Amino acid sequence: MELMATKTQRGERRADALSRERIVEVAIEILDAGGESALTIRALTARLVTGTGAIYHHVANMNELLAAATDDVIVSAMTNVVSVADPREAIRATALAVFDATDSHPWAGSQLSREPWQPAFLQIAESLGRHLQALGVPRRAQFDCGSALGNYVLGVAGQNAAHARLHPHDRSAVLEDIAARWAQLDPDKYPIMRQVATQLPEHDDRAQFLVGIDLILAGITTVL
Amino acid sequence: MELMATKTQRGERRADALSRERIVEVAIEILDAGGESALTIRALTARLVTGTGAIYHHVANMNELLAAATDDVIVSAMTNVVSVADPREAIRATALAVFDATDSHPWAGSQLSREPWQPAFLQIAESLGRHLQALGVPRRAQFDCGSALGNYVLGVAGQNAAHARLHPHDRSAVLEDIAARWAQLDPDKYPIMRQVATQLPEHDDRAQFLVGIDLILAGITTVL
DNA sequence: TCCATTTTGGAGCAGTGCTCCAATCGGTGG
DNA sequence: CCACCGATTGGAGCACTGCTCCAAAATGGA
Repeated sequence: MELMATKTQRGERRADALSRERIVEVAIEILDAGGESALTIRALTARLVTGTGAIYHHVANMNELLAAATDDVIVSAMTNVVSVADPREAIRATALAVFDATDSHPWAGSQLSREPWQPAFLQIAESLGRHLQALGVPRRAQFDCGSALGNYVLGVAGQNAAHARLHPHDRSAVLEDIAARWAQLDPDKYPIMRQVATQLPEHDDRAQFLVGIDLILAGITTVL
Repeated sequence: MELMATKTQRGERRADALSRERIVEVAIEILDAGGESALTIRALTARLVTGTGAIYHHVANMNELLAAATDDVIVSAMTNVVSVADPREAIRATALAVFDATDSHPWAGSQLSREPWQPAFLQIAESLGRHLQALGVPRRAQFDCGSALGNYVLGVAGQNAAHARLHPHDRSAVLEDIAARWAQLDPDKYPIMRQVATQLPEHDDRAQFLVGIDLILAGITTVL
């Protein structure tokens, strides 16, 4: 019986053996299903059937795990970007890849804007910088232009995360919700927000994000 | 003795009586001194000499307290903005006020990008929108332009918070730290980040932030 | 003076990240 | 075949968190 158990156990172990990759994998599943607050070591130990010690043997701490998960998601999103010749189009594509990634994995957006020196952001910044160079931005201005683009992207990524925190699985509900709040503001103090509230429900986050990118690109063109 | 105690206590109570304002006030002190992680209800009960129940009688929960503290800091920063006629200059001034506020109170930057529907952000957005209108941006484009500016500002605010988290009280150390990390990157994978690393130590966050604003403003001008 | 209401302080609960350690496993040298 | 030893595992337990609940005290009006 022990031998059999060992045998079958081995077989199973092979399938879902504990490893850094496996842990990051189910961490992403948990995060996608329940958001940042759902990822606890207890939840991990329950999902993989094990104890806390086993997990901490493969992963230093919660922060590192979150960073690894974010890296995973972002890197895979970036590698799927089809390379185009036009630098402007390449920047749009890169930015959109980040947008889409942080839209379907809002926790990644949160982490991204929280610890921007980690590999995930490096990849993004390097890509943006490369295309800026190709665009002909003078060396002296590359840093400033890259910073502007990067900060904008990070800002929107954080926004996506905030929206998801408000309404975990209903994207359009977020806009309706915010529109309803803004519509009830004091007309004297917030005339513009009230006006914007009427445009909110029928607006497209993703398209607006791209408009912002184009705005910055237009600005960059003026300093060429 | 009881009477005396009551009397003196009354006098003292007047000075540091428990109230929502007083709680928010010391919350800000704690946040400024030790960052977001330092603000715990235990720390509050210790600082004001009281219990947890007393605090929760004035404040709904931790999130609301954080929001109130952020609101306080941002509103006071915004009201100190001197009004200028030129819309561009006004936008710069508003953005700079937010930058400076989230630079000296990084926790506010974090909260700002985390829950952007709260009064603090409304104030910012309304101000930016007003000046965009004054700039002559057509009604149809106001939302998009405001969104671009707002997201950029929120992105930088979050960045300020991240930097402070890395080195709580030494701003220049952050840049040196990040520069050191980037300098050790693989030259083949991250040529641009390595090049940027050399510019990092001698660069000015604040000035670069303004360049970003000007870049977006330049872009907006092209759609006028 | 009495009483209803507001305000207070703190014990206690459920949950968190993480450390620590005894038990077990798996491959290697004798 | 065994004995060993490092790598791996599971979980008890600690220090900490936000928050609830309630008995006590202070306050103010009739």
